[in-house]
Amino acid sequence: MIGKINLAAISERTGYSVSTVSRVLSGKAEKYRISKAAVKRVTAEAARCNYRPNLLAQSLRTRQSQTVGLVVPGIDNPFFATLSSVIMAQLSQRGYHTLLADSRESAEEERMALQMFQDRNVEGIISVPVASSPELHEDIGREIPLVLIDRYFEKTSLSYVCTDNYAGAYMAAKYLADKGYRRILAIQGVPASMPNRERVRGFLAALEGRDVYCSVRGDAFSVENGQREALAAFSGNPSAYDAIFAFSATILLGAISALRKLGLAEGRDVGVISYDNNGFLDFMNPPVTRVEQPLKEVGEVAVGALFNLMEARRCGDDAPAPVQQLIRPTLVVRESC
Amino acid sequence: MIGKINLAAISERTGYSVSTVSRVLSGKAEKYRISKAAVKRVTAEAARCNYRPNLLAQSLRTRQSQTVGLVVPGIDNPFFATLSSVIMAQLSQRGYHTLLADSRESAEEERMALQMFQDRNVEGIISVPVASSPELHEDIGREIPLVLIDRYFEKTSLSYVCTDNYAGAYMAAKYLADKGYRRILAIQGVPASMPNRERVRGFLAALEGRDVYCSVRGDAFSVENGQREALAAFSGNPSAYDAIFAFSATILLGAISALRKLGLAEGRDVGVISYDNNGFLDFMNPPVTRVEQPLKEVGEVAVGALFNLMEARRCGDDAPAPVQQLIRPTLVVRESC
DNA sequence: CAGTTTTGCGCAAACGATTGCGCGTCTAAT
DNA sequence: ATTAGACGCGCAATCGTTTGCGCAAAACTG
Repeated sequence: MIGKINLAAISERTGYSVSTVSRVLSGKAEKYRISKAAVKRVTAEAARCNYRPNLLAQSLRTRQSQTVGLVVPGIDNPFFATLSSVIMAQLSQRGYHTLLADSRESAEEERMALQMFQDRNVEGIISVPVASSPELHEDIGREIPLVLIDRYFEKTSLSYVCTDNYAGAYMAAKYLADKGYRRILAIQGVPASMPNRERVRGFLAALEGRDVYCSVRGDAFSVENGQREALAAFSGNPSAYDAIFAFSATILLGAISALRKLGLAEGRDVGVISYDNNGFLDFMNPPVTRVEQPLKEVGEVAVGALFNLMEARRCGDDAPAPVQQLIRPTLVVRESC
Repeated sequence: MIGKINLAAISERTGYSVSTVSRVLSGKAEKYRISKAAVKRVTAEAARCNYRPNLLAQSLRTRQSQTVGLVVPGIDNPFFATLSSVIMAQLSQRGYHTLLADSRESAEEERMALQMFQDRNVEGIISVPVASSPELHEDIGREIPLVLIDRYFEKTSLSYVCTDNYAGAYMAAKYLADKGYRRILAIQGVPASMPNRERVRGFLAALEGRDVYCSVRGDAFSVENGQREALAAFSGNPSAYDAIFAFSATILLGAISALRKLGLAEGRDVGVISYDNNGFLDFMNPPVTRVEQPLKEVGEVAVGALFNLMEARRCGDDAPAPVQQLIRPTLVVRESC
């Protein structure tokens, strides 16, 4: 602290003014016509005492913090962990740092995180929104470039990059039906959430007009929910359904544990298919057929979009049209149905 | 930006000076004997226009950033994701924000992250160290409170909170031997890393003097490594070993896939036991017996220790003795051996 | 040689907050 | 009535950078 070297220190040691030192060290020597001699002397001294600028002061002055804020609903969820990892890697590659916040699925915590981002002059924000209405995000988006990922709002002017949940669920349901399954139970997650609603739509649409009995139950992306619903569905009648479509890997695990408890074997007695990317699914017995979301692509497209917004902002251009993109997931066929 | 309200704005609107406004809004009204009237007028105006202080300016001036830096070797690894989650929750609860960096197991990236933390005046740092020597961490630890987690350096003055990898591996090996397994293959991770070395020590110590043939192979905490080593071990002779001890869940998965490829059933033909907390292990068939690390406790103790250091620093006390704690993991018995 | 341009650099004002010190006014004590 | 203390508040410096403007000396022009 006390001995921390700053521009003033270098200024003293070299005899040049703080201004000159600053200009040299921030690479503006040409622009301000600083002599070769000065440049040399200053850079030498800076290197000698290992000068590093105070980023807070720099940000305060320039209003550029080299930081973007990222808020997710649960970093301990492997899905968001992977997504965060991809995004942070992209940001880091572009010289940006990450302020990470975990909203824990709470709109209130999300609000606090977003405001904190504002108060720290982040240059951009990437958010997996939790709030049920877009107002806060839109307000902040007017001030700071902001891109939604994984979840989005309908009819919003905000940019978003999500996976096409309708298409994903459609693919899964169609696959089951084509395979000959005729009584399908879909166990869903949080009903109000956009991805979930889209999955329900896709699921139903795929089975529309086909001779398949189907049902959608459940209310959370959790193991417990999967377990509860599977238990409820099969305990009275072991052949109530011939297949389960789990809307997340956690739900799947719950369902499988329920099946086993009832003496039913997943894959053999009841076909199962799942959503999510978890590599563990390959090592289940049998390996689980699933809809995988292209997380890497989502992250990359989102960061790309964000930087476009930031670029425009820096140049004073008015914001480009929002990027609103749904990326198709892929069906990974294994042996569970 | 342009319309952002600051102390000056409130000062104008209320007629009080910036100083007074600042004192009122930062709760120092009493200390500076500001009149009730002024307090009321200022707080009202601040509330009316939703004033929020610029955290950069605040940090610059006070040298308190309400931020701690967290660096992990891979946020996409569920182990570190969970650990990060616990830590961030603890920090958030204490009113602190998190600057997260991912070193991707690279000492160079780790160095950059740590320096960046310094340059942003973080008040504390929690690090899962990647570097092979402690110098950098120790240098920074002299300036900023710093606690290591999960990995530590030998003979360091730094605080650390890790799990007792020796004890964990000892428990696992003893359990296998007690169960009657006599030819045990341990598939390790990165040999040089401290947790790995401790696990090897514990593993060997537990089998010392017992009539058990054992071997340690492998060199990475990856699926591929597990697969490669298991394949190499069993392909010549299907009964070369009767049990596998995987040093991580990823290694386990690789090993299992190799076994299956060779027509061997994990649990029945070859006992398996693993390290790691992944809940998926419960849903394998059979569920996998494993050594679980008390991540929650590690995170909590680490944050506690960090805040003690920070507290001392604030009060100008000299640093308290380093907390150097190894927390015992627990053996979670399932059916795979 | 006077006048213009270029060169090289420093002054000082920002960015938005915090805080030591001191100044005026009002009350109370002598 | 005078003085001391309490009271309420503002001035201005500070944290470490950046940057518009301008000034002096050197170089060039005619």
